[in-house]
Amino acid sequence: MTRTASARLGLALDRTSPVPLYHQLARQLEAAIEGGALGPGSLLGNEIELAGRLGLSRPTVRQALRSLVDKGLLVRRRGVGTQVVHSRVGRPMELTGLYDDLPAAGESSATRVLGNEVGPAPAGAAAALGIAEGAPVHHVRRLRLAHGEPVAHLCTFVPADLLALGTDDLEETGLYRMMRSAGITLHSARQSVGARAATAEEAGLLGEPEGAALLTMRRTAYDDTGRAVEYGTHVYRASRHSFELQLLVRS
Amino acid sequence: MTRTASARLGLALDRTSPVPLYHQLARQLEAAIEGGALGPGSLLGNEIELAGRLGLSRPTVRQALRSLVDKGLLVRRRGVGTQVVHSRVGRPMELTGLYDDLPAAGESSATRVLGNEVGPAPAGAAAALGIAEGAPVHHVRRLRLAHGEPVAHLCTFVPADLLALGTDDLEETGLYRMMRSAGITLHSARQSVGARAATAEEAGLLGEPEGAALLTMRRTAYDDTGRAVEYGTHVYRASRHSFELQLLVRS
DNA sequence: CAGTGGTCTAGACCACAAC
DNA sequence: TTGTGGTCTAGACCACTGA
Repeated sequence: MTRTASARLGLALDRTSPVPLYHQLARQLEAAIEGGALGPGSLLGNEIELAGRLGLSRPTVRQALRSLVDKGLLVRRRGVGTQVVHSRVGRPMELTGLYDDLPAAGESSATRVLGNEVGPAPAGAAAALGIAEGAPVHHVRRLRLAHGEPVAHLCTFVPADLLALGTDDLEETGLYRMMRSAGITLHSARQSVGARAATAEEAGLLGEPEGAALLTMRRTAYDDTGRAVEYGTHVYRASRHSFELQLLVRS
Repeated sequence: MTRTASARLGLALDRTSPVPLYHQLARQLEAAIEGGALGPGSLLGNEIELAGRLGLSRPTVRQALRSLVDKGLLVRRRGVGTQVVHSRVGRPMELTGLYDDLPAAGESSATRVLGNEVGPAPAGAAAALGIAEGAPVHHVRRLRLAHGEPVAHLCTFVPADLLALGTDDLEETGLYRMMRSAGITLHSARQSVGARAATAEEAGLLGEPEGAALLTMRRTAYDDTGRAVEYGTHVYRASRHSFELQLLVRS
């Protein structure tokens, strides 16, 4: 009888830790999968046995496995078992664009604030944000650089009463981190991705020839109370940037 | 004492039905939200009471609520309760692009097959599909029409041994439905969205001026065993099409 | 047939938010 | 302090898969 792959893993749980048991288990399994200890197609062994071996109840184990299934790392089939997904989709790949405001991992990335003032909301922004036209909003224009070259032009509107937006903070910290610090927890966002030719002004800002193809994105972000907290219209150099996304089919 | 919003709903469960109780409850709550019976911000009443009123256990109710939270319809907060999300994101909005192959809801949509033959896989398609270069693949070229006008040009590769692809079926049924009928269950897809200027050939096919901005998408789709089942490079008229997506922030 | 995940129950204790 | 959701347990029966 061959041992199931997970039996070799030396999973260890810390019941004194404040981090939930199902989350500890999920993270360890995820690390084992990403690290190759659990190769594609590996069978995990049934839930009952896994629970017994770890000293957990079956629902707790199921909660851990479910979170990994939701991430696309595992597949479960009745009568078969739980196995690591076969595809070589190496990385989960972060939600596209939503974190574009954060400084990228490398140090080769930077943000330059071109403009940052409070003024009356134009009609489009007011409609997206669900506020009155002309109500006060921050209007921020930023240029995203990578390796010293411009990559994107971001034009963002934020209701003025939400938080203060210092220009220095915007360049160093990023808008979303500032919102988080201000007690705003992002919940969802709606994006629309399109394309069009560069205007003369955009061409100059981004270092592209006039008429070059640009990727456009409009985004409205909401916090956990459903309030719209950001409306942005962004333009990316198509020659330097594309949006990567991974979709999971909901059963 | 005001009754919670959900108390007015007349939820009814059928224990003889094969559809799970948590799913019945989730669908009824979803319908109530979409239909306006549960307006934005409505409080649902606590889980214990809801379970008691419906004759369910608390975990079952939680399973139903969790699925709606995952869909972005509900928000739960400790010490506060479960409420309908405030935003007016009226519709969940289907996973963008993955179903682009299916005939759209309206009858104003159609697909014309420009080419459909089996041949050796070119390098790019072979790499994406994880098969040997030169292995036999279906190569399908299609034109998507809406309201009688071209919208997109789809170039798709499918391993030849997966299923048969009749040209008539492709025009009437759509590729994904054919796969489903062949016992292939789609699991995930990886997409890359970009932009570029139209070549002369593309311009002619799509009815755009040469050099017009086009949206591009490359997609690799996988089935539930992790096998790559489709690789496609698609081009959309940016003037007629954009990708809409809703993102949920994972806590 | 035996083994798997899918569903469901009836409790328990805890952390956090609001008053 | 009170009420909420968050976590966890220890069982049970069912539906489906594969041999």
